[in-house]
Amino acid sequence: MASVSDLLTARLVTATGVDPELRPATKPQFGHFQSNVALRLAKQQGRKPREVAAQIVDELDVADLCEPVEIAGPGFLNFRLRTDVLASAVNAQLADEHLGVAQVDEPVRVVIDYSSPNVAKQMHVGHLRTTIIGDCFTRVLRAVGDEVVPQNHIGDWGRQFGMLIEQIQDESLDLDTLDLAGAEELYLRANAHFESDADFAERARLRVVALQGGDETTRAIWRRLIAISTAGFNRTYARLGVLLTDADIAGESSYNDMLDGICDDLQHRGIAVMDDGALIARVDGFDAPAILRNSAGGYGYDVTDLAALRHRVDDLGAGRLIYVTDARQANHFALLFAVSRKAGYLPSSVIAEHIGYGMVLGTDGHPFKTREGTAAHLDDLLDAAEQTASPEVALAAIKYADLSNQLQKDYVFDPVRMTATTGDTGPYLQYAHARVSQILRRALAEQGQDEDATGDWQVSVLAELAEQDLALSLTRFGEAVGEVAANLTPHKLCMYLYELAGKLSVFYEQCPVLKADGDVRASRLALCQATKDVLGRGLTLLGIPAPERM
RNA sequence: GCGCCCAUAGCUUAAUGGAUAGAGCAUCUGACUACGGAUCAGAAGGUUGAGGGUUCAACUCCCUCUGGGCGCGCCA
Repeated sequence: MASVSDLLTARLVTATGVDPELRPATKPQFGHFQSNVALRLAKQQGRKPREVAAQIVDELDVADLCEPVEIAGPGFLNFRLRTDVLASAVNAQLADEHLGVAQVDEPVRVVIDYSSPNVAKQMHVGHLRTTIIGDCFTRVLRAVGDEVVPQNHIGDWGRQFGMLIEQIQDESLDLDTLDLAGAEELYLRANAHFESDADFAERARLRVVALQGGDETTRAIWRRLIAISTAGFNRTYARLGVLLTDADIAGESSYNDMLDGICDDLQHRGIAVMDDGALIARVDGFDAPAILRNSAGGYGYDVTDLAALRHRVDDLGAGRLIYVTDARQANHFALLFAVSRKAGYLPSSVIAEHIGYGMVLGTDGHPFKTREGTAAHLDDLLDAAEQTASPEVALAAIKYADLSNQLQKDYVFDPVRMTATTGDTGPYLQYAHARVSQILRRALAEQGQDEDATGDWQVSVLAELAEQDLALSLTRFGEAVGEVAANLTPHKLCMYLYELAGKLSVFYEQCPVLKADGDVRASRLALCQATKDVLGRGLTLLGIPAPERM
């Protein structure tokens, strides 16, 4: 469905011939929308801005949408929607399964790389943001009609498996009794053993060779370690309420067979060259090269990521690639994309974006660590938040805190602040949703209907300013979601929902719903229904549960 | 040394080159015995790190600094 601002924009384009850059009004007295198009045109045409504005108003036909257009200040055009237009916009939104979120004309297949924990280690604080943010992107892009393929690039390959497997053999460990926490302890023992026992270290090295060579006994143990680990990851995913499943797992090991081919290809085409015994690829503008194969003949993450990229473009058919990792890897991904462009692996038709987020800090302002100085387990963070709130509320608190500011900034993991029920927090939004749900529940009960039903009320009266503000805010949901889909900025959706919840509170305060009669009552119930739907959908897009009662 | 990110009210933060830089927390004042007070209204709090420049218009773009964080060839 076309939004009112789309309609208005179209009319302005007709009148002016250029994009009017219609924006929400910055202040209530400026109406609902504003445009500075007259200022820009005046500059180009060497005329007075207000004169240009007056001409635009003359040529503009929007009487069916707006109150008379006002020219203000240096030449701004201010638009105020007619209340009947606002009312039908909300009604259309209520009837729309997408709640006013515009669907893309041509769906893009988007591959999103996120979460990526390491086998035989529990998920820790370093996986919190990538998992939450990536999952939000998956939800939002699906909401606008794109086809999302999540890719969980788990760390299931590397030298650590040599010592892990040797340690299992040494201890005659029964893998049936091992869980992920146990595997992590095993890892610590294996590491200590590796450091202190040269003989063990040598056996571990041989075991790596056996693993790479495809030795069946070794591979079998390796697969068991992966299975144990993914079971552990899935428990954490369930707790976090993220969408990732085993079907999304594409670990580092899955690209092994491609690595030789990529090295040969790039070397033959002169994109990669031997340097000090290593195979490297240099790209203009980068000081350091990508190292495809080290001087010992081993493969590193540069070439693994190249392989993953090719797979995503060629096999998965991606039109857009999104990598969600911490900001420190910005350089790595810039280089990866540059090499891929140069090699032709990444055609210009495919968008590639690295979304780098800031660090999670402790309340001391330093990177979040346990007392022992190790990375805190994700489950411990969840436990900490659940000490001050129920699981659903704690989850809202954590996710909202993570998503509500600019992603590249660091933020402090402070359970007390996050779980606050007042102010700009996840729990406050849940509360607003629960409160408006209660009104609808009672209205349905009074009508003798099942409380899970959806009322068929229509917005017909918007006499009060609080009603108009709420209605206007509701109609902006689509653009808020669209902006997140385009720019990958979840905090815009957070801001929008917080503003909507604020409008609801004012409405709730000033406009009795259940005590009203006739059309006014039905109209207010329709506003409540739309607000509940939008808040609920918006929270869902953030990955936050929206309970009807708290 | 080179490169990237950050700096806005006491604290946490928003702002697509546009009107008086917008919120929340904390502080102060007030409202309604409440369709859920997890509320609402109001006050106070800013030379947007500093200095130049571009522009009709700069928190936003460019340059130079300062302070903080993070990266810089065979780990990921």
